[in-house]
Amino acid sequence: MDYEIERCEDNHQHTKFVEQIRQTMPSEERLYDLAELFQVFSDSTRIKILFVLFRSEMCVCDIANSLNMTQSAISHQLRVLKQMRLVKNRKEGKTVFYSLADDHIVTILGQGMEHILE
Amino acid sequence: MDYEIERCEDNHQHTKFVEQIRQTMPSEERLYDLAELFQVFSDSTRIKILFVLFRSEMCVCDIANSLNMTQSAISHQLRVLKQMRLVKNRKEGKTVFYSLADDHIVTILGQGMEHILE
DNA sequence: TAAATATATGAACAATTATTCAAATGTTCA
DNA sequence: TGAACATTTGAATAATTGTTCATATATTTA
Repeated sequence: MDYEIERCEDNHQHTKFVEQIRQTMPSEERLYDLAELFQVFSDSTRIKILFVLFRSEMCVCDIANSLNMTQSAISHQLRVLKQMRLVKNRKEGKTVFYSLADDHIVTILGQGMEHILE
Repeated sequence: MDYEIERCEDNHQHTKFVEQIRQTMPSEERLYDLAELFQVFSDSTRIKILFVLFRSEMCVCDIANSLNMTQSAISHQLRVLKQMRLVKNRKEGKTVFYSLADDHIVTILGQGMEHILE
């Protein structure tokens, strides 16, 4: 991934900032991880699941019922949420209860909601 | 989009919560908007652009230089960012300067960063 | 006006992704 | 053990998306 650099004229802020920016920018890997995290929030089914779990831990089947979706679709999405450590689960017999993993989730969704309501 | 509802047994929290959840859940439209907002954060090029703009307003060409990407790719992404009101711009001659639209962006990216660093 | 520069846009392609369907795994209980 | 239930998983499909390339629109200046 090596792109051609087209240089713009020096009356822009180019020379001032470009070097600084390259130094303070988080690493490619972190930027990628960050994008991957937000990707998880970028699907309304997953957001619904998170909203459901705001209220209480819940089993897959009840989440599916609440959202009027198939249990398979929910299970697939819970897997994604779990991989990104947004939810955790505990097993009780045949039932698996999912719950929110931490507080960043509430903050992030809250800030997002504020933004779209402005 | 009408799915079959498979009911699970009553020993689950089903009957207690499903109705409440359906009432307190934000509307389909808002959930969709929210997902669409996070979608914008879900690409590392766009995140890079936002990080660049943390420091200062900047023209398209300089952003492209900073990120070693083509002006066209950046312009396409700036359009997406603008549509979601994450950046604003002002024109000065042939040059267009972009800057962050508000503070939610910093908070959201900050919380996201905290989450992945844990 | 013509040439040069900065940005925007449309079409096309490759890559990614959400859901469905079918089947597998694991658990309870008769 | 076998039937019923809760969940997970894999493959397939349709839809979405980021970048490139070519071109268009402004704007400045010679």
